[in-house]
Formats: sequence, structure tokens, C-alpha cells
Amino acid sequence: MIKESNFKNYLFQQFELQEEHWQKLQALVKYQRFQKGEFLLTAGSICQHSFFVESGLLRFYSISVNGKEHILQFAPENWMVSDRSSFYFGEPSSFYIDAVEDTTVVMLDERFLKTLAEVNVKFATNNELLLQNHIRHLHQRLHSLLGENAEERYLNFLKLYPDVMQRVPQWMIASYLGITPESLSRVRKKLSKN
Amino acid sequence: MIKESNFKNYLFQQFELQEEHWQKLQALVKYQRFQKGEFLLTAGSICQHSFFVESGLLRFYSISVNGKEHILQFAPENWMVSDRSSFYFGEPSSFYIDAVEDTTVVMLDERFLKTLAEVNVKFATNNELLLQNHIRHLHQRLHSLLGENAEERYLNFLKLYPDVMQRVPQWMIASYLGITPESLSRVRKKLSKN
DNA sequence: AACGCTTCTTACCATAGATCAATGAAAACT
DNA sequence: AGTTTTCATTGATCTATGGTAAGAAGCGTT
Repeated sequence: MIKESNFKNYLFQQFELQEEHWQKLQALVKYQRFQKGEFLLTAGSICQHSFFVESGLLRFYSISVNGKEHILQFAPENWMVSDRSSFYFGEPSSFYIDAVEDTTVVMLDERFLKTLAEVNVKFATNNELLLQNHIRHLHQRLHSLLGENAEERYLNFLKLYPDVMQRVPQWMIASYLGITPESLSRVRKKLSKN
Repeated sequence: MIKESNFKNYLFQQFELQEEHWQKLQALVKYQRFQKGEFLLTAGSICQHSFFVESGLLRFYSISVNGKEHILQFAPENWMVSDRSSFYFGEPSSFYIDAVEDTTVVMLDERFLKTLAEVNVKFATNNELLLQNHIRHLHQRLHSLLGENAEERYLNFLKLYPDVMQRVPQWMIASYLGITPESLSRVRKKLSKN
């Protein structure tokens, strides 16, 4: 059994959820463990869940025609990740989600979200907030890709995900930054000389 | 006076708005003309509106430290554009919106949106749909920037905004694609040889 | 301990795209 | 119509980043 889950804390803090409602919801909450390397979503399938990361680390990425992976997002503890489009529109995803470390996630399906919305007024509002935040984040990312060189993007990354750097292989960070692992290695070397 | 506005059509089609409700809303709808080059939003100010483009063409862009512009989005007729983050969170924007052509927009402020939501159930749902769509679009854009070269991005662009190509100077398209005008010119030259 | 596998680094060369500069064409302004 | 400004194109060169290859360090497995 899970102790006091991060997910519960999250709901209580973000939505001021009541203990009584939590009782009701709990039955709908499914925890699931994924081993390092296991897939939560693959391109072509329809995304049926939002994933809340209890512990561990996920990555959200696409693969381009030449076979290269491009990481759009990392999701460490307490982050949510999902292919919203696929989930919302019910269309096949073009993205992958897999576990970078052994990871425990809370699987949130439509039924859970619907019940949560019924029980908790704040949720609907907050859902919009999550969407707005997501958009803001994507805008920053676009600005960064359009206007900054590899070194600047790397420094940005360190600010945004300070701990992720320690937890994932460098080639994944390179993939997030849109450069090769070799280039990242060179950028880091140059920076270390200061 | 405006004839039968695109905006009205949009509301009727998207939200199945009733004529009687339109009467109520109309008072809150402010049309405004902007001349080519005029600003609707500048970095540092707080975005108070969503802009619906009746006619003309807007661009949404950022400026990076070295002074270069990076266009994140074009908005031709019947598109909406806004700095959602600034609007929603009430924080200073880091983006610019200006008119690429002489443009008439419908200025949608908080009051209008609130009234629309009261009058029309479908609106709340549809608002989420708009957000989800926006996110999907940004994901595609990221994938394109991370995984495709200039030529591929250009071809993508032509598919997405077939008519915009004819209406804006090439250097703006270059700015959207994240390359220089010279490079775009070369890409086009190469493509025209087929 | 020895083996394989993955990751990181470094060196050398290749290339896409940037930068600079010059020209002509088109648009905007008077 | 003439002047000025903005755009697009092209050539020459430069630079950031990519590609390839090899070696070193770490880690798990047997």
C-alpha cells in the first residue's frame, strides 16, 4: 500500500479537496508501476489517461521520419503528462511516453476526471489553469528554439529542470534541446572553463 | 456599419448562438480598425483582449535579446489571437501583436466572454476545445522545429497557411520558420527547380 | 575479474544555415 | 514622376552544429 500519496496531497492543495470526497474518488484511482524503458503511450494508439507521476520520471517525445527522437517534455514527481490532443479528441497519438526511471504513476481516466469535476467545483477552473500554463510553457519553448543558440537553451533548461540534469543521460537532454549529444558535450566543456 | 460580420457567423456556427442572445451581446462587441504596422499588444503590457480577425492579418511574435523577431503565429480572417497567459494570469506579456495588413478586429474583453459564457452553455466546452487545439498546434510546431530542416518546415508552412504566403513579405515567413530571409530565398530557389 | 553495453568525450571533417555586401525590383511617399 | 524605403535575390565567406569514428569511463551481468 502507498503511504500518503503525492497525488492526494496534490488534490488537497490544488483543489482543496475534502476528505469525504477523497474517499469517494479513491476507488477510481489506479496506481501503476512502470519499469525503466516501459511505454505508457506509443504513436498510433489513443491516449486514454492523464498520468500523474507519483515517483520516478517520464518523458514525452516524438520520432521524426529519419528515426530521431525529440523530447518535448520531461515529467518528474508531481508533474502530469498526457497527450491531451489524443485524449481529448480521441484521435491516434503521434507521440510516445515512456519511463526514464522506474516510475509509479496515477492513471487518471475519463471516468475519474468526470467524477472529480462533479465533486469539486474548483477542478473545472483549475483544469483551464493547467491548460493555460501548458500553453505558456510551450510558447517559452518555441521562443527559446527560435531565438537562442544551443548554449543559451542549455542554460535555460538547467533553470527549468534543475534536478532532471542529474537523473537522465545527456543524450536525452540533447534531444530535448534539439542538438546532438556531441554538441551538448562541447557546450558543457566550454561552460566548465568559466 | 459592418454588413453581416464574420464574427457573428463564427458565433452562430461554433456555438449555435441564438439571435436573441446575439442582440444582448452585440452591445459588448467593439470593432476596431488597425492600420498596417499598428500594435495591438506590446511586450510589458497586460493583454486585455482576445482579438478576432474580421478582415486583414495579424502576427504574434517575440523579440529576443539580440533584437530579432520570432513570429509564433499568424492570424488571418476568422482566426483568434491573444496572449492567453497574459490575459488569463494578468501578468505582463512578453509578446507583440501587430497588423501586417490594415485589419479590422473584434475586441473581446473579459466582460464579453463572461456574458457569452452565461448566455451560452456550449461556450465553456468550446473554450476548452480551443485551448486543446492550440496545444496540439504548438506540439506540431515544436516537433517541426526539433526534427525538420528549413526546407521541410517551409513545405509544412505552405500547407498550414496556404494563402498567407501571398500576403506577407518573405522575411516574415523566414522569421516564422526560424531562418534568415536569405536562406528562405535559397530554399525557394532550390524547390522551384523541380 | 571479465565481458558487454551504454554513455560521454574528443578530434577531425562536413554541411546547413548565417552573415555581409551588392544589386535590382517593387512599393510607398512626396 | 521622381525619390526613398522596403524586399528579394545572389555570391562569397564564416560559424555553429552535425556526422563519423575512436577511445575512456561507468555499470550490470555472468
